[in-house]
Amino acid sequence: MKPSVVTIEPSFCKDCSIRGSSVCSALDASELRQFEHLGRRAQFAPCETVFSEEDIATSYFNVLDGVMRLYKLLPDGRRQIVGFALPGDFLGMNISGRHNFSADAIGAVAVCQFAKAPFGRFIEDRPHLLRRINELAIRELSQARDHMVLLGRRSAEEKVATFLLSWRERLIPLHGPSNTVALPMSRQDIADYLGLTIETVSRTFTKLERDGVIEIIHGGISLLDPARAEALAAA
Amino acid sequence: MKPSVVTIEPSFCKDCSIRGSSVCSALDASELRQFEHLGRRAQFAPCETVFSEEDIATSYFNVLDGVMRLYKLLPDGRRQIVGFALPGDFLGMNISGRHNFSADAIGAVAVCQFAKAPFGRFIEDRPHLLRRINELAIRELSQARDHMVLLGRRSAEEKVATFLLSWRERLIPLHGPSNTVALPMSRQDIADYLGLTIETVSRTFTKLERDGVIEIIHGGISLLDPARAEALAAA
DNA sequence: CGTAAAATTGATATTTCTCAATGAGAGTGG
DNA sequence: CCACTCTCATTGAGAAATATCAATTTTACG
Repeated sequence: MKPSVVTIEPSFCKDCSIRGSSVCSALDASELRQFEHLGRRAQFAPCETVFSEEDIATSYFNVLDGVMRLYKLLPDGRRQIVGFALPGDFLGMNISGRHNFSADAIGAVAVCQFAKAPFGRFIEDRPHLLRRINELAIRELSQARDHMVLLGRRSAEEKVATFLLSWRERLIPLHGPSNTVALPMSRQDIADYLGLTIETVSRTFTKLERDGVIEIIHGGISLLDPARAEALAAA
Repeated sequence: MKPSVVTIEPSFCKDCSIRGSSVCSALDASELRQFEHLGRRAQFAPCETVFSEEDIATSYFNVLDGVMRLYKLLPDGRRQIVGFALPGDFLGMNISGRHNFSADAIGAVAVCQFAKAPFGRFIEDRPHLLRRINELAIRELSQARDHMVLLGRRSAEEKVATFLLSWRERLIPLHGPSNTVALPMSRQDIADYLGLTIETVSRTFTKLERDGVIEIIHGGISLLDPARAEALAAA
């Protein structure tokens, strides 16, 4: 793995794939042209770290392409993945001046990176942008609370079924609705997201397949019986 | 339990105990006088529900006094407490227009309640207030992520030790620093917060007491060996 | 093709849960 | 004031879920 923070030649917000989502959706055409000068594109290679917990947060990031894992480590190495970031997700909000989790590229990732200070100045007199950022924070908070319920109160099978369904849901804006669900993250990542071990995740996948709920395919799963999966997830 | 949403005679923000915290800290004296007319005080009896998940969110709440449990229920009744609210905490932010968790008073609770629409208009042209609200949301998000790590990756003993220490920390602004930690919530509440059963919480308390880390006292615990508790929590 | 990493499977251990009984404290009515 | 009762907390014994350890198998990659 080479150090590969490659800056791509500046491109245009108006052509950006995530223009309609993320923070950018709050900006009108003229603002977008100014905004363009704030961000620079960067690429990250698979498994490369984009930022680490406790690092001074000098940038905000808009994910343009690829998937990232967001995680926290305990001193003894146990890992909890607190979320996966997809195109359109906005990262780097904090109050301490430091990131409160680490972020790795899972596959190749492209981001739009904003230096903290100029971005802060840009927001300053644009309350609609601030409102948009607030909206994103509150949405994440709601997701975080849902995930607490999953981690604290659900069985392994419920966790996996819930994960597969909500991951499918998250992929809809990217790939359209489909019962074929791509899983770019490893089994270990899934385990660390669900508060399980890799073995339990693997066994649960196998069980769901035996029961005809899913089919395990290369790089993901196929949802054979969505209704049954929903039932397992709801319980 | 009588229906007891008692509206207290309007009082003054300048005399308010939480004036310096919560959202109010963003307001100057003149704004505070206007703000005064937006909120009305309300009291809730022990165990009374302040709002329920999926209710239309018509108000924001500033906790003035008392402790609330914030929780989500699964269809089969399993409960996950997603947080406890203390004086200064601000509740009711959402994007769907509905609350995404339920909130009960644990003991008697006093709140300052703001109707959604006028509060929204008040924020409209006060970006510094919006910034403050954003700050609170981001702080909560960070706490939520910490709690995910606890729920997903820590043992029962670590969970309890971590809870006691962080609860002590939260009480400092209210009671000052102390090794005597009041626990107004029930063991069941603690269990539902930590993703454990009441029996496991009880056993863990007893173990910590046997080990000389804490002493169980009426309505709380006394932290006898903070250093050992920290060690258990960190691991 | 050969090697390394990732995923699966099996056997066993451990933690935490479940079910059941007991104990302690708070409030009530005789 | 004291027994009574209710709720909450604690304790114990056994069961269940998930983790751990170890061995294959499969997949990815040079």
